[in-house]
Amino acid sequence: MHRRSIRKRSWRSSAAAARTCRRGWPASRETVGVGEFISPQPTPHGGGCTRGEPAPPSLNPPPATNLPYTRRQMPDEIVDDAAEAGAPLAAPHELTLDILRHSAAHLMAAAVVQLYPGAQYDVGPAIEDGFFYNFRLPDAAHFSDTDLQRIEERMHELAAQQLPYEPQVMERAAARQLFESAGQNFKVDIIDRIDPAVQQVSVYRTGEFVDLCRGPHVSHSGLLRATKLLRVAGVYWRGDERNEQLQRVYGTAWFSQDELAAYLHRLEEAERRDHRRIGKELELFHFDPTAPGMTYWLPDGVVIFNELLQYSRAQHQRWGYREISTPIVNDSALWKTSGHWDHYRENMFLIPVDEQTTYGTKPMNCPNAMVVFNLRRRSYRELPVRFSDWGVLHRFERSGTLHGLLRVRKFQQDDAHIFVTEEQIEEEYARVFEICTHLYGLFDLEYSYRLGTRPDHFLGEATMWDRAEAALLRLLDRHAGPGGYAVDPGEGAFYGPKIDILVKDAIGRQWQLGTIQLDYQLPRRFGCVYIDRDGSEQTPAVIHRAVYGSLERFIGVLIEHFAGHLPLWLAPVQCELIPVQDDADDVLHFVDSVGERLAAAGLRVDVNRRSGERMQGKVRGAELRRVPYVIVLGRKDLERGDGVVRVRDIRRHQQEDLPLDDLVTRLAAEAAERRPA
RNA sequence: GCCGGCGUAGCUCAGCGGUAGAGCAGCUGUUUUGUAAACAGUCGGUCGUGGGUUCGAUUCCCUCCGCCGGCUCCA
Repeated sequence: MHRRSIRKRSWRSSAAAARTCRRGWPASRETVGVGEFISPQPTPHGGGCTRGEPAPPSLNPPPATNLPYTRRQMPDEIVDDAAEAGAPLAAPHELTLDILRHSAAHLMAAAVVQLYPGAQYDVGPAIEDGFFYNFRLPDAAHFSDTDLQRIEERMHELAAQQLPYEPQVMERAAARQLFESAGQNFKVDIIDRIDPAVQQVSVYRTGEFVDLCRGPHVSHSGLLRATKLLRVAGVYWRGDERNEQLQRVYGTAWFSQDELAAYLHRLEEAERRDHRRIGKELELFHFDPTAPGMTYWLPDGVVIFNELLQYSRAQHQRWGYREISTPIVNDSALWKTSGHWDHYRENMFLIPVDEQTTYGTKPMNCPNAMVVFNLRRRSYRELPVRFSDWGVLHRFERSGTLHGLLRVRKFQQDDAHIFVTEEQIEEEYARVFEICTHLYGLFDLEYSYRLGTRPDHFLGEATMWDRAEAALLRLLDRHAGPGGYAVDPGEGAFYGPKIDILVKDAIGRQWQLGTIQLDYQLPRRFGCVYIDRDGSEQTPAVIHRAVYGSLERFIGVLIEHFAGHLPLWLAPVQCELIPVQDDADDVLHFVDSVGERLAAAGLRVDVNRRSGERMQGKVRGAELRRVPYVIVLGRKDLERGDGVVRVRDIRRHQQEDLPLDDLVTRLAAEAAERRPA
């Protein structure tokens, strides 16, 4: 259900981490990434696969990104890349934003070292929309926002000096000595981690600042004229919580001030789509300090929630699922059987009942599905058995991780557990993919698949995993196309590999929605069996799957995707009627009668009879409330008596005159067909 | 949980060592309006919580709670 980042490479930002490169290529060519140094043919170009394109090491130019402003003709003065390991690189032909940003990271480190003598710098790659650098400050000091301003000012000064970026190839040992004598322990550590076969490394000098780096870079700092530092964060060294925390500074860099301004403007626009903001404005949901991460669904939000729920329920019934509803709390005995007690307890809300008994609030539905399956003997004839369960789940997520509807502690999944024979796995997966295609197709959502494979700590035998992973890869190749998905090594569930469906929020953060997981362990732990054709007992496999994922997260994503302008079938109020004369009984009657016509067609209608507010004000209010259709009716319409109304389509910014009958038919059809906005 | 930031009226925010202000919303009145804001008046806050410093704290310091951005985590 949750966003996962990549272990062991977590020096990247979460945004970068989420952009897992296809087939497991590292997602960034960082200054000093160990993996890159051992590459016999380092990428000749700063772009690498930072943006997530497939980018195996190669001398070919990497593919262009889809951002039109990513590339620029490279100025002549851009120097050739220094070659590590003595291998000359092809000269980059263009100055990319990645090169620019990586160079900005160097400049920032240079500024920090000047301003904070004794600061150590660790790694500082270009990332999507910017760059960062990690530091350790003397006396374990921390950066605050005012430090950011100082650093940024110094960067501007250094940029004005047009300091050259000078590459230098060094013997590895010499480089080690250089950094050791400078007290740059991180760099020494990085050199020590480089493949022993590599004998030469390159460094770049910018003024007095020197960094271990394979380049390439801008020719001089004067090109860094549009940079801005954004925020500071504490990050664990090498991404491991057990390590010390370093200070990371994030910044952004662009070719021009105009582009920088456009980027900042884009961030502001995204903020307007933020589901937390819209949810508050439209009174869809609420989070109370007494229940962090646990949604209060307000009346209009419940409409959205229930529409999604009802539709999915009805569809799942058609698709052969039987719905069950199971307890929200179970005795710890259940969680011990399932393995949650050992593997997930710290994420559960526990309820002590008496001295001997503790209940656990369910973080997942699966164990109870096992209980239901086991209620009687099962025959191979009835497989696949599909149990859907919309139960309320609670997970004790760490306080710093909550995020509106997108990361909550109480939620409902469109969950189901499918008991299958080994032979049925592929076909059943294909069916689930069809469901995904259908449900996501309703919203014009852009989504991607990701396969998580066997983690370090796993249950069962490796051969079984290999077989399961191979099957899932086949399915993904068929369903998403070869390469049309990402592979995240080691990111499977501990009981089986999984396929996740990922969608981005307003500012590009990636979230996991749906998940399709293959599980051999849980049915075994619960002793689930079916009687096979030959009379023998067999253990079924179980497919855990949720398509929306959680209703909460899905709605959060939808709100951002549509900026609050939901498809008609989900809109809490679908049509608002505004009387021009709100003190005239005959007009009000007329408006009411039109409202009844629409309501009779199954539409959610509001008649705005508030007196004291002018018609124009009501139109504005309806617009702000994202009511999809607004109809203003007055005495003229009543007296004309031709049944023609003028309807305002909020989402398309259009107005149209048409007969009421036609309007009713049209809106009812739009809602019934669940067309996206 | 960790790092940084924030918490002032229902909402969005200003203010600041001398016990608070705007716009919108709400309410009342006038207006009856033809497609994104009529006008006037008025109500409304023990400045998140607890403690400390001070003659005096919304303001400075600390604790806790919550929120925001990262990190970590995330079956």
